[in-house]
Amino acid sequence: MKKVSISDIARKAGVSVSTVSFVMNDKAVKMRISREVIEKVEHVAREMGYRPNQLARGLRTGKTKTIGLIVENISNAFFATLAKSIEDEAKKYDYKVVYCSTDNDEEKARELINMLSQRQVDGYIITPTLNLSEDICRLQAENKPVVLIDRYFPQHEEIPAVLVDNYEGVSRGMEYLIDKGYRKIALVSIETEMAHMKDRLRAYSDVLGRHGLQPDDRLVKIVPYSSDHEAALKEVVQLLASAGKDVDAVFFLTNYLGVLGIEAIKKLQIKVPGELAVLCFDDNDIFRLYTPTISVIRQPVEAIGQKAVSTLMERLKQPGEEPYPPHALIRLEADLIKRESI
Amino acid sequence: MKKVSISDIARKAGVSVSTVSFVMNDKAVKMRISREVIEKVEHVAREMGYRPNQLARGLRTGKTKTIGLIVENISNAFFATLAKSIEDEAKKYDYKVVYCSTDNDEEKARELINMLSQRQVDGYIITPTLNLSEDICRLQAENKPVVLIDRYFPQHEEIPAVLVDNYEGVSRGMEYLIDKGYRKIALVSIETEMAHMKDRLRAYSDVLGRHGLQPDDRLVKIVPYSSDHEAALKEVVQLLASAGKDVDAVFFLTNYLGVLGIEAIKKLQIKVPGELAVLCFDDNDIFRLYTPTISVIRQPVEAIGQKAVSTLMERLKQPGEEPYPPHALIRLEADLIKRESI
DNA sequence: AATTTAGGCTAAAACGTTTTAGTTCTTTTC
DNA sequence: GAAAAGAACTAAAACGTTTTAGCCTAAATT
Repeated sequence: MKKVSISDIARKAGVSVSTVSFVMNDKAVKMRISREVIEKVEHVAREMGYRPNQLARGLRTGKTKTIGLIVENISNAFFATLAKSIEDEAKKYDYKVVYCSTDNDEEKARELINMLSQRQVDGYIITPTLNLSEDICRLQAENKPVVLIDRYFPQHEEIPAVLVDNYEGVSRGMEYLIDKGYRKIALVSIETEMAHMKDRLRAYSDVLGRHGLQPDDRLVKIVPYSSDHEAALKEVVQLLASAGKDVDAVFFLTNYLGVLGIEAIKKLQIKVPGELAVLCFDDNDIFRLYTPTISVIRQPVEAIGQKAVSTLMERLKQPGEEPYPPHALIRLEADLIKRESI
Repeated sequence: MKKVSISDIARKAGVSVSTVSFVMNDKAVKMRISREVIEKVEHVAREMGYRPNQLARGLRTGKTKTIGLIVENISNAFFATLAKSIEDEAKKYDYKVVYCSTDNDEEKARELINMLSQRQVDGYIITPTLNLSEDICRLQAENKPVVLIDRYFPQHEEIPAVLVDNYEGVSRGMEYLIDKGYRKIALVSIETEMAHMKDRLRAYSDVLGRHGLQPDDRLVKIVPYSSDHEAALKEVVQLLASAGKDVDAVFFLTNYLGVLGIEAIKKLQIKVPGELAVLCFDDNDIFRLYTPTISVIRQPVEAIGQKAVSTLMERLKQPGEEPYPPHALIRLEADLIKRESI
């Protein structure tokens, strides 16, 4: 059984292809198609189960009503939630989302952009990797709007980005730890050159400094990105081995690192918060349910997704070469969720 | 800056559109295009940054090299992992994946199928909702292959499905609990008419029966699908309130329910496994890290994804109306992961 | 009565590819 | 020396839409 096309309907209804098209696109009235013909066509179309071919439509109109979403890894809770919120929000504008994961690989990211561009998506929401700014600028030059999420390029203020206020979030967490009397605060971050993580790191140092505390290199662990689970775990275990003595608190800078941290703490049988206070950037079911429950700086994931979509939609509506607003960076506030771990 | 098309290249290289097409599709040799022209065209194409328009290509060839993936909810860990494994596997065959979530809503699922069909995906991998079999059969009739995952339609053996052996998995879990001496085993499931959950329930009863134990209705809690977090939690709390007396073990039939269960156990301060043994169908970071660690029946998520893709690819290769193999149901074995909770 | 306007439709081009069937030379073959 | 074969390309149709420009008839206006 073959798909039915607009001309099948035209033939069966005894009208022209154009007429059918007008009816299907609610332009029948404007095009002065008579009531009878409209009804006839609608009836035949329903009867034959007609569904317009979006490829053809997209080819003709240049619009696919699709946005390309590139995240780091769709199987990560943070990105999965973000993706869902973007999918839901896009639906409200009658847009479909095509997702893919970069696995934080620059080359793969480039390939994905290519692939989405070949598929003629109307716009992009991208969690960028390093060195992707050129490719992204090229998209903008082709008049395909892009909104970055979670990360951004500080040297490219013209590329809009929606993200949590990383500096402010970590600052708030640090202030809280210090306020509670902790002084030997360890930090676990992930190796990356990207600005959002640098902002988090900078906040850590700045707050320490502001309180007259010296950042101590031995308290800062940067886990290599490519290390496997076991290796990464080992690093964290090593850092926390002296908990209670040289370390009295630890701040994990991502969701993934926090989970790793819990594993290490469990392994070392560290008492939390007795021997070690724990704080993590990014929430996760596990932090809510672990014993003790883990305090977190929570990103407004849904809000990020929504804002990213609405920003993109605005750009998509812009008829021609309207000038982009210069203040393209949107930072949303993070919440400090106080739980038992500190 | 406009996109460059095949005819831009043709013009610039001083050849015909067909020649360019042949070169771009590696048919140049077969079509006896001279070495010089091939090089010329390739050079111009590279220089102009040509990227074939997949809409046009798809329209012409009828193949989009895209598969549509419909899951229940992409933000759920199980589906997110499954989606990632499908994406990765599809990539090996040079196929792209378009995902969407049904939220377990029949109507939404239908809409999604429609949308994917309009976008001319070549095949589908679907986590079906209830009453979707007709729509799926329609796809098959249109010669669009479908593979179900996680769930299936028992009355439609002709629709291929890849899923864990639910009956066997739950049986294995139950045997383990009974073997360990537990007799008052509670069950928490989610309300649904779908066969995969019925299989799990049936295994529970059958194993009890096989050991001369009477299934006790008061020990079985079926959480309504639509209930919110709080309401669902309340239900589980109520069931487990008598832990240590009327209940000595509990088997959660899904990932989500297990997480809910942990929350209830935490709230009630039940000692696990002292007062209550706990087992869950489906693994999750949380089960590995909670104290005590929770034993699970683990689904082979990656294998399901891979098998689903390879099954689909086989159908996609089939030239015409080859008869479908009748044994379309593929059940993969689940593992019992023994941890501290039992 | 001649022109305009309106009503109700349709023809055909265009979007960017792929692919079939040629076309035009040149070289072999008998 | 005519026919066949080969080499190197190209023209044009087709995929399924949307949309512009028009056609034809009937009614309204001058």
